Amino acid sequence: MSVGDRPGNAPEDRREERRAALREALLAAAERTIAAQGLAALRARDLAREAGCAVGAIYTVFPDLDALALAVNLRTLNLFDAALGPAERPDGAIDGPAAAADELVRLGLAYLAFAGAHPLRWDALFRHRPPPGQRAPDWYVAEQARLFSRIERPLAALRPDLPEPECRLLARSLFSATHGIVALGLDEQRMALPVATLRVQLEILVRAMATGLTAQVSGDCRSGT
Amino acid sequence: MSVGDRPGNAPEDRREERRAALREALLAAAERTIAAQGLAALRARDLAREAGCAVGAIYTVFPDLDALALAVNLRTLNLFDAALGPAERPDGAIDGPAAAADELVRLGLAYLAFAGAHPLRWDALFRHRPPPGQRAPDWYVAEQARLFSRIERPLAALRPDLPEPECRLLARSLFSATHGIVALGLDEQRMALPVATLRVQLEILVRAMATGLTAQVSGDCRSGT
DNA sequence: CAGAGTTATGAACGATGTTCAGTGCGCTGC
DNA sequence: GCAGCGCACTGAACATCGTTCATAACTCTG
Repeated sequence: MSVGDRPGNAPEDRREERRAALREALLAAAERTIAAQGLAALRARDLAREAGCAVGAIYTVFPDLDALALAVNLRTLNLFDAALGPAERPDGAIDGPAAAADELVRLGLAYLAFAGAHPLRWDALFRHRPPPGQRAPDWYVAEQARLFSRIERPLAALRPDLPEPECRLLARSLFSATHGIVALGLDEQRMALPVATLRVQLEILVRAMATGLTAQVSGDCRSGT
Repeated sequence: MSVGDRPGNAPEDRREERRAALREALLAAAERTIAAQGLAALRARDLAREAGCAVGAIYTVFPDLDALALAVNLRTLNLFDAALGPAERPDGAIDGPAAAADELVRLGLAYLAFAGAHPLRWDALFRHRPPPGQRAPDWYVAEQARLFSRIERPLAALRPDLPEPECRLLARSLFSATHGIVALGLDEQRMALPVATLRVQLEILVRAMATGLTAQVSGDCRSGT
């Protein structure tokens, strides 16, 4: 149990190791807290007690509690990404508009299922606001973009006529619409719908959007501003 | 300028008058603060200073700051209701599916316009959470229901086959989807789309939903579960 | 093993919402 | 008109936050 029993472990490595262990302990404690009591329950003193360190130690591995919440949110995003299954379907590309619509519905239902299974964690994803003037880190928006690309693939199959920028934009809007249905539908203070009811609503509307979008392909959209 | 110059003014009336004046001053100050700096800037001490009273006086007319925020939110809802124009169109009922879709698009664009014109006020509507375990007041959900009924009318015209409960439910989900597009689209931390771009996206998707919903009227929805 | 350098500690600071004993004011009865 | 009473307002005080920093404890070097 001596300090330097492993050869090649420079002192600075061991320091980094301790830092990483503390970081992990804090992250785990924060994750438990958010999952069990929500983002608002994330308090420095409780966190330090749970992680077995002093309050000041938190600020040696995270600039502030916002960064810690952001780190938890990244884990939530990864969790959701895993819940969606492998990015590429084994059978390759999506063959037709019907399959594309089915895939969009599948993604929407998976989103709803995840939000229903981890309500507080998922709530933290959108409730958390960085301090004013501060931008979200690059790795965070990159992770977001990775998830959006899951929508872009079936959408491109649904609307092969769309140029790529428009497709990316529409994919994001499609996500936003789905998010709205899930977020307000699960919101206890606003709609508080049962998940089963919400599933039906979500499928109805996502399928309606898919159908309606294919109908617009013939360029009959008379709303050209 | 004597105290009791108006006959019939009982002392308890004057007390109530003073309370109402204080309430109004606080509400106005809170409204200014939220409109200019957002819900997070609502602080008891600043509020008292702006309204010209002591901090403790706030708690003689509002149970807590949450109630004050809720009162501001009610005003915002009323403001939005007014921005939507008269509830009943002068020409009476909506005649066909095309007019119904147009009305849904109009409502969605009005929602976006309002959110864009009063971003912080509108943000406060959804960011504000009552303390856990506390339900939203009845007058608040009633005001919400009044707004939802604006969607139910064109939706009923679009889908006359739907029973009233399903129509109410679908109207709420339609609102949720629209809200998602607007909320995430305007969110500086997530999408931060220009309002003009967002207008196009919103119209595309609302029209798609309207088209898709009419297509589902023939009962070909193969996802009956 | 002594000393230098680094890291963790937790009391302290400033800001927050909320409370409450004290104060001042207005109304009431003479 | 005035004494006395009761209520409402005051603002200092309290509890609880996030965050900081002087100090203690510890680790590695020579």
